[in-house]
Amino acid sequence: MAASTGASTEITLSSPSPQPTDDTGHAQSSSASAEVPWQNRPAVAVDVVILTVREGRLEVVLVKRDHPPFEGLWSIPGGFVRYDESLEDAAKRKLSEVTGVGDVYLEQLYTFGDPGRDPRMRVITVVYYALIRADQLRLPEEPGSPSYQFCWAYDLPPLAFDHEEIMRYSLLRLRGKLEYTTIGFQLLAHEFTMSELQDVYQAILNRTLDKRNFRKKLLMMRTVEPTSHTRMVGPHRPAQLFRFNPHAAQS
Amino acid sequence: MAASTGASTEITLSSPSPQPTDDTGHAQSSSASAEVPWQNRPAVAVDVVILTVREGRLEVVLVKRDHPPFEGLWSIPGGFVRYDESLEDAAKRKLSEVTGVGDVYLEQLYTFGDPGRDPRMRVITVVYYALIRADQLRLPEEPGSPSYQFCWAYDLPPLAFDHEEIMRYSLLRLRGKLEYTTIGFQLLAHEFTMSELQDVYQAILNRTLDKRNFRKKLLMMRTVEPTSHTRMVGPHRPAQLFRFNPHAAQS
DNA sequence: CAAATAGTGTCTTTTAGACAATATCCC
DNA sequence: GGGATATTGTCTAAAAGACACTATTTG
Repeated sequence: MAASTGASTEITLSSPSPQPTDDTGHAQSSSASAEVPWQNRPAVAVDVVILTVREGRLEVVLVKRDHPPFEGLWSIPGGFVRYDESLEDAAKRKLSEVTGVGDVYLEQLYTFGDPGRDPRMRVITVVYYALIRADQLRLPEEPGSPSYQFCWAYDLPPLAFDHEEIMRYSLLRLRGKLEYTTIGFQLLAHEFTMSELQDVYQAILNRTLDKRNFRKKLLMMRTVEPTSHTRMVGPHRPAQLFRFNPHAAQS
Repeated sequence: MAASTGASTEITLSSPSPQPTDDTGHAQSSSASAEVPWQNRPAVAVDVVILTVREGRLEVVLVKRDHPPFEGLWSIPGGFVRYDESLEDAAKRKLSEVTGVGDVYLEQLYTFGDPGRDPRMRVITVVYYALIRADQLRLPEEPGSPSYQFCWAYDLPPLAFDHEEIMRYSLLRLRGKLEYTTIGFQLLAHEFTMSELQDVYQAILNRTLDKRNFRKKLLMMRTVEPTSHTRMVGPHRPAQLFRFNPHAAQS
């Protein structure tokens, strides 16, 4: 409760960098106000909702809690933000710990910070979500490491903390972005068949789509373009391969 | 740099709430990991982008910085989050300080936290934006209080910190939400004329709209419905008053 | 030729957008 | 009647959605 010991800034209430008093009266910009709470600051974490499409289903990586609170429940992987690390870097670090992959689609979702969301202390968590191709993703399985698991995003077990709310919001955002961005291509290789693309969309939206309308729309929007390759997988007609066209008009 | 003085939590590395070690190995959920950085935690702030429509223009409330860094530049109002206060409550508190109004539309926008965005220390700021009717909004003008000012959102002066980026993103989000939500009604009284509504849309989008198509769309979507009232303001035909219909389908 | 998936076209409905004349009020 | 703003309808183009059959390959 006592005043803190300064730390690595040069906050003073007089020159050379006078700070306006805050908190009761009128404050200036957040990045500038004083009465800096050097102790009793909330902790800042990132959580990363790692999503992939496997076997036609949208799945999320969860980690089992092996201690209280919420021991035994599943939760979204996360960790604290280091002092000198950007939020996105913290999310990438966490992502890399869990998946071994660093260079994937990663987007900030929302920041959850209600007091009491963690019963032990105040934790403000900046949630990111990541999209990774299933073939790039392998979860740690060493003994002693936490147990990770894929779960179908549309039938989740009870989750720890406010992580059910986080998942609801993640899926809402992902479905929304699917309609007016090209986010879906993050879950496919460079070349893909129309069926594979449609499977990704169907997995995310959790409903079937009409094959003809789906192809028509993506081709007319110039979002995808055919390559000169085809692919044979099974005793049936081979499939044309397509690639994403990054210069297409977005909706 | 010295350790802080404990504060109001009960974090230990052993029972009764053992924490998993984090940071190098595999972490559990963010809301649970240890190596709690009791000192050197980033500060957490909220900034509030306060928007209104005045005289047909979308305007934002800015505050002038009267000390370094960025002394003399304008900035978005903000302040630190208290330990026991939700992020939204912190934003409401700041909003109330600046405007005297508490019960308005407020939505979380994005969290900005790059190290170095504030040259003095690590500040992670959760940005909210608020929509307030101009007639509800009066800025403090007492001597000694910071100087606040309305600025046209589409012709801003140079801003402090990363606040120009924050403004760009705010306007992008607001324009986006205008199309698929009823957010625009936050800037009008309970009853309003079509011209008033169109003015709000035009101010936010910063372009003119066709009167006939605008009316047609909002009436067909059942977003607005006529009341039995009219309003006379000038030597010309009186205007029908409409109200927002909260049960309309949200395209 | 059977099985399996790939590929294709039409019609209807809805939505978006361009466009100009009349209505109602006060003075 | 003049000035000012409110109100209204048609036509076209684009997009969304329902719907069923043919094509190509292997074994």
